[in-house]
Amino acid sequence: MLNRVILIGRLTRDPELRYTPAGVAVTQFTLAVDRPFTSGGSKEREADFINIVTWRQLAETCANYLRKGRLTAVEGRIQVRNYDNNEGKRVYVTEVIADNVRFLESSNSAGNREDGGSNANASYGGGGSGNRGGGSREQQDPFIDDGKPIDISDDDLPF
Amino acid sequence: MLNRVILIGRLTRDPELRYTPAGVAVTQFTLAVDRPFTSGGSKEREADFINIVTWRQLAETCANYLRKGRLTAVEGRIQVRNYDNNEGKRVYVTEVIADNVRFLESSNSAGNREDGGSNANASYGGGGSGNRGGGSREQQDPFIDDGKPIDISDDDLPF
Amino acid sequence: MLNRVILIGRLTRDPELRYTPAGVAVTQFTLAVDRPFTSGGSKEREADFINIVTWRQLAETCANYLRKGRLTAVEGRIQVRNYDNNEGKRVYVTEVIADNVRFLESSNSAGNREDGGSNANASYGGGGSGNRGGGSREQQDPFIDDGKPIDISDDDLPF
Amino acid sequence: MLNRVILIGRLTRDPELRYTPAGVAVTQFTLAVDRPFTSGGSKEREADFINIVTWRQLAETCANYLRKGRLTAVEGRIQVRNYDNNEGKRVYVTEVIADNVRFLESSNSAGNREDGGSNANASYGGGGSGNRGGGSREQQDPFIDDGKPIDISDDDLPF
DNA sequence: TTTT
DNA sequence: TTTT
Repeated sequence: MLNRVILIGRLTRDPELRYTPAGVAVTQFTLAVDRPFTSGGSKEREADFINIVTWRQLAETCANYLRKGRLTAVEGRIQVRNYDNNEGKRVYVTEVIADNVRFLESSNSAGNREDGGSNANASYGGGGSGNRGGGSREQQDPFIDDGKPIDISDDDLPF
Repeated sequence: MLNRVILIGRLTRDPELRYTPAGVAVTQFTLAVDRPFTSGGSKEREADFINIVTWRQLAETCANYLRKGRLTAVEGRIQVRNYDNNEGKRVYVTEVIADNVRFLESSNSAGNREDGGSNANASYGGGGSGNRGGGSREQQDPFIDDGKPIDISDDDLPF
Repeated sequence: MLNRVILIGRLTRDPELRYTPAGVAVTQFTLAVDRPFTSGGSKEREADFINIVTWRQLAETCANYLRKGRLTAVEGRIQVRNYDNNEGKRVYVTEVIADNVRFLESSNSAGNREDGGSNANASYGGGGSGNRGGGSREQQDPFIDDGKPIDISDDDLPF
Repeated sequence: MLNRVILIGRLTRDPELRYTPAGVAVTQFTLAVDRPFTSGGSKEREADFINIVTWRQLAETCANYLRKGRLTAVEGRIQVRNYDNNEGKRVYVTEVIADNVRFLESSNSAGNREDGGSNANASYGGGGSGNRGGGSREQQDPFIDDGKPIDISDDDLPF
């Protein structure tokens, strides 16, 4: 009924842009989000690594402007999908389907640390089922990149 | 750096309360959250099933007052933990660690539909690592309920 | 750059639907949101009275289904506008422009307390610059409703 | 019942730190948050100027590290308070009481644009009823800073 | 498999 | 394994 997520973190690697057979752009990346505490007596602050999926125009903007290490804000919804793996076991995948992404560091920043948080608007890319593997209940793992376009029919895209 | 989730949905079953060896209360339940669209030509609206973890005082309040089917609002943060399963394969688990839970239907509601959204405050239970299986990086699956108290040391609790 | 609000509270009165001269529907209501604490030694829990504005299709759905007292979830953005009052003094008005409203109590609920949180979807009404005031406790209405259509040109509508 | 705000914007001026008669630190600042659209045919993107209030430890951290122009993320709740002005008219003030502030640009950034989004943690300052006004565009300050400590009794502090 |  |  209501499902809203807001994250600020850094990309663990460059985003990956792919296209569905129907030609719809999908970009995925992982955000490292530091936890608000240090646990277990360890000095090092831990992070959660959260998978983000964007669709369509927003996917292409993210692929163009985001890079590994960039500080980024993401707004979206949690999606849980599942698929049966090659051993016939059901696997659950949780992702954040982003509909708003804010670039908190501009292109010449992050890497060489020369800029301070300019901002490229990437809003309004629409939601998406986030599954690049088929129907929504039982799917292939979209994260296995086999080089082929991901197999998803237009019917699976919720927009 | 910032990690905030707000959900409204219904419990798929009664919450489960357990205790760590150190005596810390942990309650878990799953929220069914309807998606904002119908996909794939199917008429039936789909839902995401999202695992929620609460700790301490909030855990006990949830165990006392929440029941299967109840409409509930949850505020918290996304946490991703992993553990190696019995085949030595790394499994990733994503949960929402709740720090605020709102009961949108009171006790005599939901089941027999007699009330209108009264509200029991369950705020401020503190966060938690959400792992009931050991250290934070490599853990046992906390969702396997073996009847034994979950093995987590006090050091793993971030509060 | 990012502006997100999520509220759960009860309507202080029935929503008011009006139309701009260009025929765009605008609905306004006030949400009473209990504070998470009791202050000043007083036993009574205080509330914040927050003005909500909805536009277009969402405005009409809200006008049709929301009523005084209903428990409601609102998602939107904070907007601050200003105008000069009749004494030539600048007045600031803060509102939440909602783009998603969830009815947490169905029609036969709330008033007579007979139901438990059924849910009418009212998502996707778009944002808007909005106006008029609110109906909270001892609040004077900065935009007195004089029966005339509200004066806002199409240029003021951000969509 | 639930009241959550997340904002990303830039400070319109340096934050102002003051103390209640009881010695509690309060810091206020205004965040300029760009709207997600351009309205009225105007090319210039508009912004909302939103007053932020922080208390206690968080207030002091904000006063120490935030400066005019800095890109900042704020998490908190909307609070509406009112007072009678010198003409005996009731005035309503809406503020965001922050409980989490993230510095998205480090000290040597923003002004001279040399850094990229380092991050000083300022979490956990608690809520508060707050007061004073803001520093937005043409805004008169409802709580003129007369150099005297602000008059708020301990009873008004909700913690 | 992880970012600063 | 799922709720209404």
